[in-house]
This record gives sequence, C-alpha cells and structure tokens, in this order.
Amino acid sequence: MKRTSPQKRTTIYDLAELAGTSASAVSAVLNGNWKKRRISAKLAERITKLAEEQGYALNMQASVLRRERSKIIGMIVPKYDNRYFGSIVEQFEALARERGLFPIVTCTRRDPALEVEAARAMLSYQVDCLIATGATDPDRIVDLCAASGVRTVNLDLPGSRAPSVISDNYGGALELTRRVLANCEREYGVKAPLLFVGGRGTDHNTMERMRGFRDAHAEAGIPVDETLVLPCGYAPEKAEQAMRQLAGRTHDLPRGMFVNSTISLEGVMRWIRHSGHYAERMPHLGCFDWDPFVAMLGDHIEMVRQDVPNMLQAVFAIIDSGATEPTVVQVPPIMEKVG
Amino acid sequence: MKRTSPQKRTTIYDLAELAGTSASAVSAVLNGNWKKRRISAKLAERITKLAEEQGYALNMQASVLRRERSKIIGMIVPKYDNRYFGSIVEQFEALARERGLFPIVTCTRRDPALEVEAARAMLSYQVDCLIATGATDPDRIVDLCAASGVRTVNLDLPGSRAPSVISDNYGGALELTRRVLANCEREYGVKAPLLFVGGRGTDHNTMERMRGFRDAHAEAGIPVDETLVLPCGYAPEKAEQAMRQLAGRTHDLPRGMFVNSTISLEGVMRWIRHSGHYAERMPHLGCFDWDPFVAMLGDHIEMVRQDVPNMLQAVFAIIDSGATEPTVVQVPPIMEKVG
DNA sequence: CATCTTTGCTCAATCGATGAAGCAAGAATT
DNA sequence: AATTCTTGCTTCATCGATTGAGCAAAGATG
Repeated sequence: MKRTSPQKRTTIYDLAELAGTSASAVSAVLNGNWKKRRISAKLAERITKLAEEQGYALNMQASVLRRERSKIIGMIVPKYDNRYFGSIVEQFEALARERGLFPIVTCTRRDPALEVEAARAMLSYQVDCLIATGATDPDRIVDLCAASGVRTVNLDLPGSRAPSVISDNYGGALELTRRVLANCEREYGVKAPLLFVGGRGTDHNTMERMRGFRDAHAEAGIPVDETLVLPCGYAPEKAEQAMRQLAGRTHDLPRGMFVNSTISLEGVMRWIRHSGHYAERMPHLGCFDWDPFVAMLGDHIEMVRQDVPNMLQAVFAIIDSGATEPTVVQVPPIMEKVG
Repeated sequence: MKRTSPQKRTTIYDLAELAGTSASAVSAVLNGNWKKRRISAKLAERITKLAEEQGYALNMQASVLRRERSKIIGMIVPKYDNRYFGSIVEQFEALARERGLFPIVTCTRRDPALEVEAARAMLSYQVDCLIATGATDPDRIVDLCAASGVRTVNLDLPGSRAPSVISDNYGGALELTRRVLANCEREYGVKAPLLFVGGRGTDHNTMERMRGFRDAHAEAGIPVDETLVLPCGYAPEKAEQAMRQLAGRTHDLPRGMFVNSTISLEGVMRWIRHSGHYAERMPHLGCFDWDPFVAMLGDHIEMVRQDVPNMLQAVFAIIDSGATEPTVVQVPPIMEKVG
C-alpha cells in the first residue's frame, strides 16, 4: 500500500518559494494569526490564493509536533452495534468538532487487552484528552494516561481515578422494574418475581441495575428469586444460552423479565421465538436501553433510554472546566412510553 | 483543556541519557530493528527495561513526520445509527489493525460539506489511504486525495475515479421485489404494484434498486405505478411524511412495500402504527438492509442483508493489491429468511 | 535633520524520531 | 607486524510547522 504517485505534498516552503516570501510568513497566514504577526493583507491574500491553487494541506504531524497541544481528543468505545453507543459516538464527534478538536474513536469490542492497546495508541498520537466509554478497567486506562499527563473522563462505566459520567442506573432500573411488575400484576393478577438477564455481574452498571431491580421487588413485597438473576454477559448468544438453561431447570418460567441491554434482548427474543415457551402469551419485558424497532415489537415492552445528549454535555462540561477529581455525574435516563 | 500536569512526556533523549547511550540507539531498539543496526542484545535489553519503567510512549507525530508512510488509514462514514454502517466500521477497524495500520473513522452525517472537510482533515493527518463510505460525491473526495497522492477506495456508493466496492443492488432489489410480490399474490390472490419508499433518487444505489424493483414487476407482468415510487430521502421523518402524503392522495394503499433501508423503515413503521391504515392487516414489506429486531417484527417482512465481511475483504484486497483503476466490485447481498 | 515608532517582514531554533554515514576498538587474516 | 573485517556504537541532517528575536525601511515626531 503505497501512495499513488511519488509526487511530494506541497509544503509551506513550496508556497513560500512560489510567493517569493518566507515559510514563516506562509505559516502565519495559513494558521490565521497573520494580524498578530503583522503580515500585510496583500501578502496574506496572495498566499491564501496560492495555497488553494496548489491544493495545500497542512501537515498535522509537523504542526502537532511543534505545538504543545495537539487538539486531538480520543474516545474508546466497546461496540458500534447498538443505538446507544452509536449515538454516543455521533454526539462526541459533533461536540468535539464544535470546539475545534479533532475526534478519533476506536472500538475495543469489550476486550480489556484491546482497550489498553487502544489507549496506548491514542497516547502515541498525542491526544490531549481521552474518553473511556464502557471500559472494563477504566482505572487502568486513567493510570496509563496520567503517566503521560493526559486527562481522562469515564463515560457509561465509572472509575475511581477520574471524573465519570454515567446514567442513573439504579433509578432507571427501579422504575423499569416497577413498571414491569405492575404490568404483570395487571395482566395476571399475581405478584411474582421477575427474571433479570444480561450484563456482567461485576460491572458497576449491572450491579446498580440489580440493586434497583431488588429494591423494586422489595417495595412491592415480592421476594426476589435468586435463580432468576442471570448476569450472563451482554452478547446475544450468552443471553440465549442462559434462557435455554433456565428453561431446562424449571417449567415455571417467569411472566416478566428485566433485560439488561438491547444486545441481550436480541438473544432473549430469539430464544422466545424459537423455544415456543411463550407461544400463547408474550412475557412482559423491560429493557435497559432503547431501540426504535424494539419499541415496535409490541406493547409488552418497556424501555429505558439513556440520555446521550445530556451525558455528552456533561462530559464536555468536565473537559471544558478542567476538572480532574474523581466525581460521578449521574444523568437520569428517560422512560419510553409503552407501544 | 490543558494537560493535567506540566510534566513532559519521556522521549528517546531522556531514555538515552538514563541508559548512557545515544538517542539513535534507543530509537533502533524500540522500533525493533536493532539487529539490523548492530546494537548488542545487552544494551537492547537495558533500553527496553528502562522504557517500560519510565512509561515511554512513542511520539507518533514525530515518527510519522520523519517516515514517508504514516500507516494511518482513514474512513468516512455517513452515520452510526444502523447495523450496516456499524458493522462496516467494526470490520474496517479489525482488518486495519490486522495489517498494522492505525484506523481513524469519522462520521459525516450525509452532509457533503462535512464530507469534504473530513477528507481534508484526514489528509492533514497524512493518511496513507482513505475509504469513502456512502459519500455523496465520492469523485470530489478522490480528487482531493489525488492532489496529495493519497489513494482512495469507495465503499457502498461507487465513484468513477477510484475502485469501488458496493452491494449488488440491482440483484438484491430484484429478488426482494420478487419475494414481496409473491407474498402479496399468495395472500391476496391479486397482482398489484408495490410501493417504493426511501433513499435518494439521485444516488447510484437507489437507482439500481429502483431498476431491480421495476424489472421484477415487469417479470411478473405488473405495471409499476409511478405515483407509488417515492425516493424521499433516508431519514425516518422523510419516509413518514411521504407515507402521510400518499395516504392523503389515495384511499387505495398498496398491500406491499419496498423500503429502501432500515432507517427509512423506521419512519414507515411509525406511520403504519400511528395512522391506523393497516390496522386489520399488515402490508407485506421488503427492506433493503438488515436489523435483528426488524427480523422479529413479524413474518410479513423480507430483508436483504448486505454482506459486510465480504465487502471489506474486497476493500482490503484492493488496498493490498495497490490497484487504482476505477473498477466496481459488486458483492451479492444475502436474503434473510422470513420470520 | 536626527531620533523614535511602526510596519512588514526574515532568520533560526525547536519539537521527537529516524537512518545514512562514519568512527573507534577489537578480531581475524596474511 | 601490518592489513582488513566486524562489531557496536555515535553524529548529524532531516521531516514541516511554529514562534521568539531581530532587522530594514517607511513614517511620525521634535
């Protein structure tokens, strides 16, 4: 993979030669501080026109090397396969650009080793700041960055060594569980514990959501059935397998479920379809995460939509303010109406 | 937004000083060609250990500036809000990393101005190669890149000045239309033209899909109803509005539809739900694009899934081969089974 | 007319990594 | 013992942009 042509890119030296002036004048004009450097408007215009004609493109490598700030902002993100992370990345890019920063994003597929490798790569590219989204071990990344004097903000999953912005997982799960319990009671007239499926039992979000799940049961006077709490991982296959195993253990399947992410829901729905266990009547579902097509799947599904715009506003507020204390900002999620 | 601490990053000069050797020895050791440069294993080990201890991170800007290839590969992509582009980006990153390249991706929100701006930014970062995914004006981007001697590959939408990898839109649409027509005829016993909705009438893909749509009608001996061909744009709102307007014009709504992307389908489904026009019986749908939850929406939807793994293999085959002629590789999409 | 200001530039060092060229010391060869 | 090779480094120029320092000419001031 080599460049098409051996032709050199145009540099400020080439432009200086063409304009009969010095490289430093060209630089001053092209990066906009020619007024400060007292370059005449006439020369400025001549240089600008030449640059355009020659298709000049700044060499960021050289520029960044010389400056002390790169204006590059990095983000690592677990996956691109759901609306939540998709909109996080889109918002991130938009807000970064608004501030004149160059966003670089990379996906780490929930792989701790890749997370670290990606963080290292970003440091090599001299990012001024790194957003660690849904990182397995955010503190590890913060430490790596701190060693190079690079600030970090944790998003989606909190860490203990840098500011974090997360959803109010407890509050969202509490309300979601309440609604699903109420839906079940309304339809079946009985108070029965729900299933909890999906997510990693070790991650903060899943633990908080389980806490909300339990408290909502307690509120309703329903004892949680521990055999129905299955934090089996996020992947659809994991969730599907967990359901299959559960069905193998009991014939009394729950009439309501708390599904921890749309990704897990994919597996749960697949199982529901294929197993035929709920052929006569669909269970009441609550999903912690939102997807437009899930919303159309039927009136038996409640969703919690994480408030991505506000989360990213909070992230950039932290960045803009320069804060580095390990605070946790909790952004309330949005309950999506049934239907 | 400044660095946390004023602490300098460790450079090869710092390491050289600590090891009592020269910067060039350090460089040779750390970039792995110390054998070629005849550095002793003893010194190499000492330097390696020191680098680790000091948390040394290569300054890529400096490195890239010096080398003539950056090993950075860029991609621009319209959106992150659907499975198709999401998996394109994931695959792209994985394949790039496999080849020791550093992937940078940026999303241009289907905005031609942003596309150009993003391409310029990538050029400034010295990308060795740029993949233009779903670009509104791929040739414009190719020209920009060519001026800097940077190779381009078009993905998803073809261009006339660089190699392109796209789905077989005609073939996919032909088969999809056939199936929807067959489903309608099976259920209603009548041969009636379908609705075509979504996409941009000016883009290659939409035109090819419309051609497949028309040819499938011709095959079945059904005349296409031109008032039912609505390439209104991809956005859900556009599709929803198009449906609303159609319903205002006629009371005889089609029993089958070809929807050009899941994004447009979102709007169509919303309208179907809210308008109540299909309350008694859902229309037969065909969607050009795949989404797992759409697949669960019911047995009345057929989907065409674009073959992302093969498309990206093709892209990297082109990159690896160094080809630059404006060929078009058409990758057959996959028909997803009903249900 | 002499001095001071202002204007409009140029010079040269610098950022960190790289690699061609060179050099000194020891080993091998004649 | 004299010469050539080999080993194991170091020196230095370079990539392109940035910026503090400096300088010549024109203009203003006394």
